[in-house]
Amino acid sequence: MTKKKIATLDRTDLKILQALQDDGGLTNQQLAERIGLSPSPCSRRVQKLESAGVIVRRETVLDPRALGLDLTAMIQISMDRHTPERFANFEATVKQYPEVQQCYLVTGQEADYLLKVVVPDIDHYQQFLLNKITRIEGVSGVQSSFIMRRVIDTTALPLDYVE
Amino acid sequence: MTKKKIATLDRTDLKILQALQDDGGLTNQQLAERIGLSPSPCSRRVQKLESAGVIVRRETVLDPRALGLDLTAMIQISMDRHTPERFANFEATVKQYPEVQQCYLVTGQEADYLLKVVVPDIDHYQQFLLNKITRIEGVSGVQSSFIMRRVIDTTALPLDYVE
DNA sequence: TTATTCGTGGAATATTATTGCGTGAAAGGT
DNA sequence: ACCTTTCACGCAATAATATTCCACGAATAA
Repeated sequence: MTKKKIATLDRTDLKILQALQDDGGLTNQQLAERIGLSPSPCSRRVQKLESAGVIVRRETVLDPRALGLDLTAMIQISMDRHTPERFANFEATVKQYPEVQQCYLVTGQEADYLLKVVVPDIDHYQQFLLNKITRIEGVSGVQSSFIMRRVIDTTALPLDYVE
Repeated sequence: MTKKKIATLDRTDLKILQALQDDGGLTNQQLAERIGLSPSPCSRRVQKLESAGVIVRRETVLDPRALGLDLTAMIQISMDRHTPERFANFEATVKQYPEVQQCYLVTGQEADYLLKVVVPDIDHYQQFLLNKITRIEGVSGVQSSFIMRRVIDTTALPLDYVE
């Protein structure tokens, strides 16, 4: 197993990435001006970063409250048996549920999976748990926490460590 | 306390939002074609959704592995005293740390805060915990889980519930 | 020193976004 | 039932933006 290749990034690339993380809605011209480069090489660098896989995708972030989605829960889920089939089935099932924003397989004795789930209210949450999560084969433990305040909520990575 | 106003969205708006959630990199023309509308009203609708606050922002998502950020941890943090000052101080401190992608104040007896933290490796994680988290006044309990696999990782909301 | 490579900026071109305007459908008032 | 108002649409014109082409200069290697 080879280690994932890390693209070579110079200071300009990092400035581009930082700027795009700060504001994903920047036009190429704005970006170029912000990092002190003319538009053409800036555009070329962004394209290179995209095809190199450093830039994975663009996302449009919506306001859950504006859409009446007022409850976000973090769920810890533990499985009874740690077989590949159990895990594969759980993951395939959960992928079908649009309420699930995040599903991570994690270390730790408390839980096997951590989920982040968005629903309109606690009634829908109850239905989601009962009809969808607890019905999945192998789910033995479920513990919920509800988000009261989002102090930090971003997809930005710490670029200070890079290079 | 009034309830947050929910914008009136017709089927076309929802199709736009869904398409933009699926692919935040769509041009207006592509978006228009995809939802069966000509570019001009499509652009106008998107602008309206932005100024109404339904569309909050655009994000550029980077690949942590391409940047050598190979460890992502979910941390449960509990506080010794639940005073507003403790919380305010904790939140203000944590906001200064670029490693923290998410910080939520949550319900539940297990923890007060849930954090998602990105670092290069476990050595840096240890340093982050020791030098930054455990030094914050009032932090009494810290429990870490490390992400082994990202099954689902998106900011997309479930639009099926809307309307 | 000379040759090669590489990224840059400016100009030209291509693509995309936005605005103005006329039209028709639906809703509200009389 | 009629008229009026409102609203969103599409097309066309315009504006803005992105991308490609090309020549230049700096850095590196021979």
